[in-house]
Amino acid sequence: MEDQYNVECCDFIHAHEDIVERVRRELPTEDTLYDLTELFRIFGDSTRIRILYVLFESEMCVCDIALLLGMTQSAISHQLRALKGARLVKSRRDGKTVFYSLADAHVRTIIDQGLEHVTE
Amino acid sequence: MEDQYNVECCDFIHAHEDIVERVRRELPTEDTLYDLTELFRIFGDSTRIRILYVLFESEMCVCDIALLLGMTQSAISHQLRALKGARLVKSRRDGKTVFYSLADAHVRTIIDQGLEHVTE
DNA sequence: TGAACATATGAACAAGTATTCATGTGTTCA
DNA sequence: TGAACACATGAATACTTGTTCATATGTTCA
Repeated sequence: MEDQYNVECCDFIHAHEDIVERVRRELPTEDTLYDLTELFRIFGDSTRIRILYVLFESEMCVCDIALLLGMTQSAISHQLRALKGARLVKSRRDGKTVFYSLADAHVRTIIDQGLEHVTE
Repeated sequence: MEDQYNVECCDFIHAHEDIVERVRRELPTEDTLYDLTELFRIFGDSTRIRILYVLFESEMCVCDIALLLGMTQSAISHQLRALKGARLVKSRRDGKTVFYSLADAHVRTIIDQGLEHVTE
């Protein structure tokens, strides 16, 4: 159970100790890696991407997002919670209504880069 | 079951028909949206992110990636397949060995943007 | 205060996914 | 040719996750 990781599995690794060293140096910490993965996981859902696209145009209340995307208020609210947890959107309350908007410019940059990748 | 989407849910939507129109114009097509979501979903796994970090340093064979990350060859191979499917990595065969490397520069840009977001 | 409204949330279920195990494919070399 | 090696892959399983349903919270206004 342990051996499969430690055996010399092929000859290349030992010929490039410097690369192994560089990889270990460059790899983010466990925590950062977790946050990074979590961030992309949040982007990896079409409902959430569509919500972000809606917010590209204007801040908007939960109910209108739901109406625009043809989904229930509950589903949207759950996803907005996820987006907020990843600090991708922020909210402000105005009476009974809560308006959501993009948290910062990274959101757009990341999506644009992704779009560039898939459409080229 | 249909009504919940069509009822007037709050007053704001009808006050901003132009925004609704802009959202509908800006939203990518169904296919593009699918590809985009799929791309980010691929980034949304720590094993795959770690593989990409390894490949930032150098092209590398499956076995060495497995050794470096302390995982089985099978697990790495499965994930490389996913990464290749998303055109994030490419491979070349040299005898018995298959070397994987990054497919293009977008990969690094997207991860760097993500990293910037989570570490600020 | 209480009714109506906008949103949030917990539990449950269905659908999707990462890893493991066993085995298959393709290559080298004696 | 056949054994050894590096990698790929299908099936099974444990785990995660998006949506729904029911209900709770917080706000306004008559």
